[in-house]
Amino acid sequence: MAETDLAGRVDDRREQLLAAADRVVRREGSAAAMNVIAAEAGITKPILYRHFGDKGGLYRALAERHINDLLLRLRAALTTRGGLRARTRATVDAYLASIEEEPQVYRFLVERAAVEEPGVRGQVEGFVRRFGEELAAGIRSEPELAAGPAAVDPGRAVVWAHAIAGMVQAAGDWWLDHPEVPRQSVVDELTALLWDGFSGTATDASTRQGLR
Amino acid sequence: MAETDLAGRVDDRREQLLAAADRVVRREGSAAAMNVIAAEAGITKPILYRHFGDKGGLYRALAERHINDLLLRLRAALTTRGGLRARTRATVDAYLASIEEEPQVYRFLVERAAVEEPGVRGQVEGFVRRFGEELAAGIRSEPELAAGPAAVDPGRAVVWAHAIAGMVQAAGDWWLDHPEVPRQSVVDELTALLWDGFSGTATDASTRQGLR
DNA sequence: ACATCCTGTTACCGCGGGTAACACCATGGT
DNA sequence: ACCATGGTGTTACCCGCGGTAACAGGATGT
Repeated sequence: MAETDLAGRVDDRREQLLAAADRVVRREGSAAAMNVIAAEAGITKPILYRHFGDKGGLYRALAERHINDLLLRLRAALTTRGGLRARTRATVDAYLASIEEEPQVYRFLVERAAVEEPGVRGQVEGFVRRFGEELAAGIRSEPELAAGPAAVDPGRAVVWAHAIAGMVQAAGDWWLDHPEVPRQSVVDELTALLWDGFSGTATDASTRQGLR
Repeated sequence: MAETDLAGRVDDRREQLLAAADRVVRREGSAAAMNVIAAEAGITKPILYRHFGDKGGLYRALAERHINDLLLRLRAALTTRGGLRARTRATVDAYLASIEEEPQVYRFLVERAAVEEPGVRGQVEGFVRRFGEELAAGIRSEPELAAGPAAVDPGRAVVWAHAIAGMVQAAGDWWLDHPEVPRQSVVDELTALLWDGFSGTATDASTRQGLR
């Protein structure tokens, strides 16, 4: 009981500090200094360091929270009722909607993922990587892809998953700089590409002169 | 004549400094300090700053050179003789081969692209973005996609281009951490995804129960 | 009363980006 | 011969930021 109280208080504190960091990051971008974050929380640096160890720790905690929020939305979209194509479309749309709602947070995630710890290999687990792992799980448990005699190869699943994660991320990143393009159309193009690939367009368009 | 001499000498100097920076970056990663780069070139900091303005300038110049090398290889692959599928495959392979040969350089490009200037919007022109622009030009001038009655929409072309750029980049990034996977198979998977998309697998695998 | 543990502070270190000020040496015009 | 110009090069410094040491209450339990 006392333990839960204590843990509760500590977690409240962490949450409160993270909230301050979040405000600063939204306001000033991912280059926010620990100084400023501490001031925003009404305290000074050492307290931040006591709670999060170092700047990486704070940023990791903050990123973790936002990534989890995002993954929740993506999971929800991945498991909606409907055919695979509809779920694909819903997932892409959920991703783009998320980054549209909070572009600052998205920027933070992407920029942090690249820098984090340039030396540590295999431990980085950046943002897109997490997204990819999630998709891999989704693909593996996808009835329309994982079942049947020509089931998708496990190796294929993981490569595809990370490829798709990067594809959606890059397209979304580009889209944030081109707000004149409606989200719907980006979603449509991406879904079309994921579903039919080039062959859907190429074979429609030109004569089948020795393709494949 | 005197001008060309002068320009030639200045460019030599720049090249020489960039070469030093390149060595350091390959040796120590993208977190290399200006101090160290200057020492590697046998000089001190202010000279670097005179030539490149600030650290961003140096890194941008260095990235520019490597990006150009990479784009040359990609352009070559994009324009080889053969069907669209073969060229798609060649381009993906060229990209993966490049990052396999010099992963340090690749890391530098990716990490720099994300950090560069977090404040400047629309000017960033990161590495993947450049790759995407290149692909967009390739797609637009692609006879099997751009010609015919169902020619690929210009908007579709640009979205696809950046999507594909991100897809290949992310898959390559993942692959660098999984060297046990042969390059061939990554290329195969990516080409398959780009060419047929899910429908190639899904419709083969499971019954067509209400897809599309 | 005292030990403990949390919260909080001020003041500092070290590193790295960036700059000021100055010194040297070639060129070349008058 | 003289000095302006413009490049190369230096030392020495500033400052911002990540990170830490040391110290000062103020609760709480025994």
